[in-house]
Amino acid sequence: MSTQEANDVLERLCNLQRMEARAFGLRYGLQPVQMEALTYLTQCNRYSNTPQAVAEYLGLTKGTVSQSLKVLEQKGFLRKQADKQDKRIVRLAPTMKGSNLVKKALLARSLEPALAMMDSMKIAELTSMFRSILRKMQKINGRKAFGACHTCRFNEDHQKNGYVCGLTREPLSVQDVQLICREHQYPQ
Amino acid sequence: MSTQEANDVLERLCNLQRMEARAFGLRYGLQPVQMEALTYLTQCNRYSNTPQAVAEYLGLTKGTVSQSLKVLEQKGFLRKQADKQDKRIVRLAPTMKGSNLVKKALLARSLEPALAMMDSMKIAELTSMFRSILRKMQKINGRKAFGACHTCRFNEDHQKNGYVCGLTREPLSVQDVQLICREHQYPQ
DNA sequence: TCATTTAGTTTCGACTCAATACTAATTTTA
DNA sequence: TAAAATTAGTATTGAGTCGAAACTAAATGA
Repeated sequence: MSTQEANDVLERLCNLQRMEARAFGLRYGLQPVQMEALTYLTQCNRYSNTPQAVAEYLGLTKGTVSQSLKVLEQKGFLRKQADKQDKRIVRLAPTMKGSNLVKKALLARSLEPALAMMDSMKIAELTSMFRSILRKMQKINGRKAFGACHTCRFNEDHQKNGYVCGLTREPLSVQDVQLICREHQYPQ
Repeated sequence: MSTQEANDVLERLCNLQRMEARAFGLRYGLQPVQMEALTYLTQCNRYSNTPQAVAEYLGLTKGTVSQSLKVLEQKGFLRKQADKQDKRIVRLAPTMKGSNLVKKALLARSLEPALAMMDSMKIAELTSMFRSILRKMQKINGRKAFGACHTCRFNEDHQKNGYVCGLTREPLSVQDVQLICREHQYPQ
């Protein structure tokens, strides 16, 4: 039974990632969940940098996340700012200190270095398989995908004129379409 | 930058797994870490069914794990038994109730169903890539591998005479070599 | 205009976790 | 072979996570 095998290996990989993340965060006085939130905030786009989005991404309640964010702010890893249009909304942005920490953490977790040692063809293949699995999982359990815009069915490539989000009709830059969006949906 | 992409997708997949596991456990009055310990115990071999091994597998201290195991025993999901040879060692075995719960949880986490929808060739490829990544990560961070015997460099295939563990020199059955071992090391 | 919804915070009780100190069995070594 | 060191596991404690519920404030809507 091959799926059992794949399942086990993947589970072990996730465990290792969690272990390394825990060990790393501890050295900098951060809890695993705080590292995860901070990592997400360095990768998400401007529609997705709110406490609510973090809560959805991590699968926690907003009350719980609110506390973690408070700690991150107090320790100077991120800044909160009220939205100009809608004053209920809080925008979250990692500070320099915050983004630097995330960069270091990525290396420490040793998945990135391990991937760097692999053939780039293989990685592309792996990524596309991951996407296919995520798409299926999403269909089965109905959770949000939280993928990058350039893999989203709402993203429109207007060639020389850049990109446009089909949901908000806003133009997106080359950098924008690499970021994670909470409204993300895979094509098909 | 392709490794970044693969990294993000894998991270999201791990997050989803954790979310589903949390939601499932909650319905049965179990914490995520307790589900993980119980899952491990349904998959590990007879060298690896101790509190210490569980702690190593999950990357937690033995004191912490001791408490989780106490809860699992009290709720009737596993049985403890002192080892015959070495009376310090406690052997852990899931009860019927325990293994049934794990089976249900695997389905609920929706990775297994998603994998089942994939081409079996693809899954085999995916599995081998995962192993290659795990091997590299292990080399980088020096953690134990916790793989199944049949992928272990100590496992000897004696053809018609079955298998033998090169570490303990004990014979292993066809079922045995599918189980996770704490002494596991990938070849090469 | 008043009710409802939405975004976020605060508080509280149950629980996890690491650190520490402990017991008991085994192994080492002197 | 007796004392010391090591190993497996448990108990306790304090810091911190988590979800639930109650809350505030802003936006929506009927």
